[in-house]
Amino acid sequence: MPKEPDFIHDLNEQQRRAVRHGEGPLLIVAGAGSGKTRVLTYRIAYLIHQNMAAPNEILALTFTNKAAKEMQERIGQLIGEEAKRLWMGTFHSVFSKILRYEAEKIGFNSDYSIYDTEDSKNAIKQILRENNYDPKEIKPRILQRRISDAKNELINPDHYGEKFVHSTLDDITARIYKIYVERLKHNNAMDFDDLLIKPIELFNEHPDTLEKYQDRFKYIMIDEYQDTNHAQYKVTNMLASKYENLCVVGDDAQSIYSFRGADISNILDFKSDYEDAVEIPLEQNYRSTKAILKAADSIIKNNSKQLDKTLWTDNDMGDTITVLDNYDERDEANRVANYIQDLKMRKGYDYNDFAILYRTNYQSRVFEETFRRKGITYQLVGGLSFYQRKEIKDVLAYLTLLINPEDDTNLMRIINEPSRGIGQKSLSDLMNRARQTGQSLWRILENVEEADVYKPAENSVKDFVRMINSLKQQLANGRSLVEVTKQLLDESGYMKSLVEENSPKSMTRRENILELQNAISYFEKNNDNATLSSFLQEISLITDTDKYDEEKPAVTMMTVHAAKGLEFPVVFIVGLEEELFPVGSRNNEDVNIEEERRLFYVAITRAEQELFFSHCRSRYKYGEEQRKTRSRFLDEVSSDVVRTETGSSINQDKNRFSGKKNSSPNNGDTKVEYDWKKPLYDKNNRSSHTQIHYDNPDEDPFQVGAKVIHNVFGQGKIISRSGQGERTKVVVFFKERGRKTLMLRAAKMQVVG
DNA sequence: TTCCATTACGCCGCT
DNA sequence: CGTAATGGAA
Repeated sequence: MPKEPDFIHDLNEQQRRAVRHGEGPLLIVAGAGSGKTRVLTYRIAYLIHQNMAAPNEILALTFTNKAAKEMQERIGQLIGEEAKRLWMGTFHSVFSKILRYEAEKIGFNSDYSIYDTEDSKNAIKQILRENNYDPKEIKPRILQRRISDAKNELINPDHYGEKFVHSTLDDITARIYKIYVERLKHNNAMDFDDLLIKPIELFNEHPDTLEKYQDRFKYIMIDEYQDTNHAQYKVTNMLASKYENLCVVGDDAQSIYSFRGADISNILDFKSDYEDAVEIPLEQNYRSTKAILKAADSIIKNNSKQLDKTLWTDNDMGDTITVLDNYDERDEANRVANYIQDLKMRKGYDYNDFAILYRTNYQSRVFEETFRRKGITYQLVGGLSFYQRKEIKDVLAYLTLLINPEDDTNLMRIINEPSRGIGQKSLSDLMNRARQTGQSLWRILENVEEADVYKPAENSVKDFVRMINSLKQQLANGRSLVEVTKQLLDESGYMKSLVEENSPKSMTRRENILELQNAISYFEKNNDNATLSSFLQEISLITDTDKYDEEKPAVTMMTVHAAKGLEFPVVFIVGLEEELFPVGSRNNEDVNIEEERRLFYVAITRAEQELFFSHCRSRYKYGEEQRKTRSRFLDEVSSDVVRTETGSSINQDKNRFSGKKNSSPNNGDTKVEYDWKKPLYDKNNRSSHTQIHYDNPDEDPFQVGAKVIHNVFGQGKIISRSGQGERTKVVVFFKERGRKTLMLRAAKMQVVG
């Protein structure tokens, strides 16, 4: 065996043990900021250096593509060029590559489409319509959720019915699930879940293929193991079962993805799954001050089950955590902005040293507005991602059609986009014919004259088919992807219709399309055998955090989920209010409070030097002002590391949430009925939610609180109003029909009493 | 068939 | 408040 590499001495004792561990299962329980990425990186480099494995015999599964790329670069610095041959990436991207090689074995074509949430929702909606269900009553979103959960638990459509006590919804789900799976296969398409479960099917049906990959991946490493779901567990378990050289790294305290099926017991049970597993804890934190770590610890102690470990640090005590008590979200954004500018000036921080972390994406809006006004540069990570935008999805749907004509869902998306006279009626005629004959929609279009549809539509279809075929021809002739895309934008009339619209919105869309073209040509330049298929596959799996640029001189704004694995010198955790962080329950489902607490723990441990907690006394929701109570987490945090802005200790009521549950259906959110306190921000900047003025308020009886009777909806009460004059809208809560929004000038309704 | 106005509804997180 | 979906008129 070669002499140990010098880099082994860059590590502490526990880290070194993990890196040196050779064959056999290994569990690394890595506390926040304990250098786990470093351990993974070094361990891979070490295995190669010691000739225990060739680079292409190592599979490393990370949580983001960016993490994989960075790790690969680091390993490259340690061992050189051959690091390129490592198999690294997210579960989804690695297995989608494997599926591309093996697609035929499970009845797919290697140019299969990848459906995102929106695509599969569209497919489900279409199936509902075809089976005479009303998508308004049976919500595609709900079904998709159930189907996705079933897939991740590896329950196939045939078994779905058995597993549950029968309710109507269970029966419908079972039925739609079955059709959905068939439809995706028919469309040569896979959804995100399929990328994980199809490999399992493949390996079950083809033991020889399984063995091929078992032999290829002699060593397997999985990062963020606490956030793997059952399917991910299963597929890696299969791959590792021959050599059992499986190394998993994780922290049960940071498990925050149960909503997509992540199963914390994967990490908790690792030692019973692999009896000779070695467990190594990484307990020294290199990231945060003592104060920050103490805050984190005091929070997580409130959770019940945890793997045994004690996080400690050699770092300084650091400053106490400041709690910002704000009037509302504008006040909050202003105050945070002021602190950023102040810290930047006084302590020499740069903009990219700051992060603003929130529970929900919509909270970014106020911060964006405020920061733009104050000239603070920021980068927003997440929200509606670039590749989810309508115009981008449209162009990609066109491109997908060129290589996967079986894909009815993508075809449906763009066949009349921009409108070319193929309307609802003609489309459903064509679709019905496709279903009856078992052919793809594209096949029907190619022979549209046999379909007997409305003549003008038939001609449009012929033009459409001609256009797509000519683009396919271009592609086959080896023209570059950018060229073909340009031609497509031109010939489809897509660009033209955007130009004609000439609105601010259409301008942005044109810019986005331009950016997509740049992305395509960048891809072509940087990949030797860039195909349309590989491009589409890659971009459909790009994540929000993949685009986060730590060098960019800008304040980062993102959700706590997106911040996982990242670190910042100064962190603001905002919106620390009940029903927001921890989140409020949705349609009476229980909130997993322990997971919310872990999420808060993740947020705290992103901070290196300084940390701020921020909450608002009131907040706008659906255009209505809500009173907010401070998050219970602020009562749980160790009182000696938090201070108010004036430096006094915060009033904590540790018993506030213990014992009895609040029985109010709307706990935490109450409507504001009076001005609570003057806002601290500049009144001149107060642009929205001002009072509406009427010329003759006395003549307008439709005020908030008024009881009304409506011709159709019956009795109700006005709970809010918005807009002015002709555009005045009111929200009315009707006794029998619930909440409705009505145009005052059109509503057939009178004030009573 | 298309376009525009009105109404519904969400705001939990992500591949 | 914002956007998506729907439904009626040109």
